[in-house]
Amino acid sequence: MTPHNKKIPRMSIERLPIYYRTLCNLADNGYLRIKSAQLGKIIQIEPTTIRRDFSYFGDLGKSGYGYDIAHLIQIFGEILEVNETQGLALIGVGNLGRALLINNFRRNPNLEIVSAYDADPHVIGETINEVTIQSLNELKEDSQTQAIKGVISTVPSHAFQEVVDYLVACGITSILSFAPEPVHVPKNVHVRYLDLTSEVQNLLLLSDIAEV
Amino acid sequence: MTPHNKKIPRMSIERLPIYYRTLCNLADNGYLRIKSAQLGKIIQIEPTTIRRDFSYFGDLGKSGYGYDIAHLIQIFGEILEVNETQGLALIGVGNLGRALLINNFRRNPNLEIVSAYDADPHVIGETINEVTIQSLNELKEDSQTQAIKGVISTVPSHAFQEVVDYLVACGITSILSFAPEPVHVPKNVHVRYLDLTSEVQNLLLLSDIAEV
DNA sequence: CCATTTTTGTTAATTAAATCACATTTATAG
DNA sequence: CTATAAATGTGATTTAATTAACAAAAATGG
Repeated sequence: MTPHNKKIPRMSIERLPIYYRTLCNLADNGYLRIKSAQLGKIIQIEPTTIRRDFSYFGDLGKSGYGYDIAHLIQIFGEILEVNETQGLALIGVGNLGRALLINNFRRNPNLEIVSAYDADPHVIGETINEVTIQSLNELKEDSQTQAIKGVISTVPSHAFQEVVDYLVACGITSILSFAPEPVHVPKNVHVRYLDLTSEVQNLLLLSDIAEV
Repeated sequence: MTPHNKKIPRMSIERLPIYYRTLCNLADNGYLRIKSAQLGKIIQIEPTTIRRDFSYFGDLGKSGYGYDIAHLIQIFGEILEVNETQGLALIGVGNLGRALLINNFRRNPNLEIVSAYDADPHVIGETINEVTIQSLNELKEDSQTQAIKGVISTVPSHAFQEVVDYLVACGITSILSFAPEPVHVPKNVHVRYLDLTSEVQNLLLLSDIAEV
């Protein structure tokens, strides 16, 4: 009955944002409770996987009843730290960076791009969505005066390692890169890659191969 | 020595685009051969994983020698169908859609957004990067006259299921969605989700949890 | 208050992926 | 041509994730 003390599997953690978002939607629509079977239908995850995932975070459900949505939101929200704004820096304000900045996680009140940087003097000084684009070397100081929890980079591959080295020197430990080439970082620094081209190629590939 | 006839693991297929891109880079820089250990260093994948992955596609290497880069490119390129242009349709030309269209996979000559659609009358008729934005109901006809291998959707969650139903009716079988809510589709249709918010949340989350 | 139904949480079983370990093959140097 | 070194390809093992199966717990309905 006590919460697990086993290591929480990576995949269970990866699913937390989906759970959280879906539960918030349900709450917004007036739902108060949910059972794993219903939730599974909605997000297309096996109920058993959901129950196991939830169990890592405590004894959250009641037999014959299900889960209290508000309670789950409370617990998962704490883990995701939705109550403190997570400041993000954007590096590279080209087309994609611009789109990200204009959008700025509007749907997610706790994620916010608080500063943006680019190498191109033409865009430095421009203000988008209340954020003024700066030269990258301002980041060091910025990261001391304001909390920057992570960096989103649209910097192209050839310049990325250099930028990352600088980020590491600034004390940044979380980086999301839209450039696919892997970079070398110390063990305490986490880089996540989001490779649009591979995603599309895999989409087409898996469709092709699926019929075999 | 004959190529495997076992089912190729999903993860091995997912890595093909990375292999392909990296090998092309190496070839561009004049390299002719590579061993799994070197390649592993570059893309940060265990050599053993690379060798096993490669083995699914034939007997591609030579003991004591390594792999012939041109040969690998040839084989993987065929699987990825890099020689035929893969036409894509973009649905939803907001900020993100616009960025994707402006970029249009310039680095990847075989991926190309060939048509774009939106519901907003203000953007219909506008031309970006030689693609004129149309009303979504034009897609049915377009998909008959030109090959559309897949769809990229930036349509928001609340409208997405409806759009997907229409796409399915048009015969589309591959969809990449930037909206996270899962939709229901027939088994032969593949939807891949790319959830930016979850990616960022997981980035921060995994950093937080890693120290434990 | 008891019997029945529902639904959880978890042990056990399964499936899938990654890695180890090494026999085999090929290249290379003498 | 032979011996040595290098590197592959793959059975065997390990690790991780998912799913099945079910006992225990709580709710519901008479």
